[in-house]
Amino acid sequence: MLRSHTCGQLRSQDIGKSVTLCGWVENNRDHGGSVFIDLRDRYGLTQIVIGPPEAESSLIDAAGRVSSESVILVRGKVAPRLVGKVNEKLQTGEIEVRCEHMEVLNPCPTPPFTPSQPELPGEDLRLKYRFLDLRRPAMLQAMELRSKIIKIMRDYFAHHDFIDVETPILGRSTPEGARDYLVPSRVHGGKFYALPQSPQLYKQILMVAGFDRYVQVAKCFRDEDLRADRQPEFTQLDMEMSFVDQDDVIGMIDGLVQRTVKEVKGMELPLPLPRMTYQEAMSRFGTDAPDLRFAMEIVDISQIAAEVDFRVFRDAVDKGGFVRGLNVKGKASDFSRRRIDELTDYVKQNFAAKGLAWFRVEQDGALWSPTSKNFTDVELREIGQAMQAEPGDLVMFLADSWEVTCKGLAGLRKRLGAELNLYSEDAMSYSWVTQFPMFEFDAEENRWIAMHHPFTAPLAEDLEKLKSDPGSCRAQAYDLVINGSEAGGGTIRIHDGQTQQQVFELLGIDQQTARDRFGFLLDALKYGAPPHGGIALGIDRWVMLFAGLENIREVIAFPKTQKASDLMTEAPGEVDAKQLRELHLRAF
RNA sequence: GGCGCGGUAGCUCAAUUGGUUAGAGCCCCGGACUGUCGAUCCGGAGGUUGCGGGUUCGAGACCCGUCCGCGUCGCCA
Repeated sequence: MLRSHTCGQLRSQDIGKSVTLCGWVENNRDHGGSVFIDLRDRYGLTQIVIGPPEAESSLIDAAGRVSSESVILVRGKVAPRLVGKVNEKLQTGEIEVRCEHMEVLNPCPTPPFTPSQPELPGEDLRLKYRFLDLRRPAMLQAMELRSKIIKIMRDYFAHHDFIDVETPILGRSTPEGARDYLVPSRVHGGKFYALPQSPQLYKQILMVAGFDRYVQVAKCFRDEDLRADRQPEFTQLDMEMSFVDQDDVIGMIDGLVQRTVKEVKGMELPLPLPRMTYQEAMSRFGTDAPDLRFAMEIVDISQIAAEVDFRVFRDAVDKGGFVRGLNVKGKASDFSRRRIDELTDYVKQNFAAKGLAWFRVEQDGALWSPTSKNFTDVELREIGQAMQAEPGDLVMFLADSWEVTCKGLAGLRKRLGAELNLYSEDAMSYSWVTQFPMFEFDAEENRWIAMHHPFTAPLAEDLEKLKSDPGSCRAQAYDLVINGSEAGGGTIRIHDGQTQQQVFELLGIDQQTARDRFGFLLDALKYGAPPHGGIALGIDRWVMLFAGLENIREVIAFPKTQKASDLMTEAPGEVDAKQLRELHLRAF
């Protein structure tokens, strides 16, 4: 080891010791007679003093010229700081190292930015020079938290007898689901591997193999457009269990959430975590991932709306739609017409809503808005009552299809929750959403598609509806929701070939295609498949949420941009014509 | 693919209604200084305003196109 201690290690009890430290020059304060260098490494910051009597003037000169972010080695004695010169901000602030010898291990030219500069550089620069960005304490802390959370997960599952099994990265493309990243085969001209969207099929096979409890920290790949909380390449904690039902899997994860909250936040989380059905989540919050850090639930006033003269409301209900709204408690005075217009544009542009109806609740409790003349006093009173409106409230409504009211109100609720600070910054909420629909109807393709994946088992009581009424068939599927984010999702799987065949049929996957693509799974299900189910947790999102961050790139060492490129390595890049030829490919 | 925001010195930002030589702080360079810790003081350097075209007497600003970054909708079993 070049060093005897780290830069975060020395304390007053070390005074008098001869030490050798290595690190990066964070700052260099040259006073002519003596020089102060803040030496930084992963563990902290130690002040080095280069001055008489230990240091000769040539050393002092040299120290004054060392540039920021150079890597240096210093030898010297630990000394107490002068009276009144203790730096309370540093853990090593009671001491300093009086330098007797210094070596510049690697000088650094002026970097595009320094880790300690007060203004955060633009994200493109941070990504291009990620090695500088990762020196920032905030990035280091995020990566340390990530490491800690993964360790908690591994320990937890190891403790519960799970076997960690690695599954292939080069697999085969499956129909349905996200767009695959493809890898051309050199040996098999014109054929392709696909990178896994998840290890779904392999883990089911492991259950058939009798492994009983499987776990893996698995890299997954989906070639879809990015978001603040979505990367094309991400990491799941993937697990699967045999001879279990939904409650067993949820219970296992409940325990993990509790343990993580305890170790990361130091808080006791009471179990079980709250659960609600998909239907309930959509009614109350308009989304399958409700943020429970604040209330402001959706209220359905369709029954009242059906009777009013106001055509916007009545027509919506007549056409089979809904009138649903939110009560923004006590915030009417915060909302100018201009700000309400902004919200109106927001729901129109993003969720195809036709408009936003709103009322202020006056001091006498009456509802007022430019459109209130279209309502009778009785109707307004009924609406106010339904919304539990009190003076000072602002109530707003969407009159539209179920889907539009859900999406629009969920969007409004999310936006207003953040803008109005309806929850404290460190608040966390954890809950389960269960009983997702098995299928969604894809109007464009005019067919049913699996809401989760085609191996999801229906609720036992809905089994008979598979054929008769697929739209109302519910799945044994469950999502873990943290702060309004999907933090994990799983299902109990189909474990008999016959049901699997039925589901494939409904999805328009004919026997030939099913054999072709999933033959191995159908075989496996035939040769003694135990009932099984599991879940996958989004590790990146867990870390993001537990760190209180709003961007997934902040918890990934080398993330990709919105266009899925890596600004540091400049991937994706071009390849030689020879490589293409070997792969039987031509670039357009 | 749609909508929106942004791109000006190495970095973070400013630049009035389209109007003089595009400014500031930090960084950097030179000098001074025996205790700083966002050191201080003096002096200095530093610009293809992302790129291409257009409008105009005149464009950092306006128009068209394009590239890049971010947010969001679609998409994400």
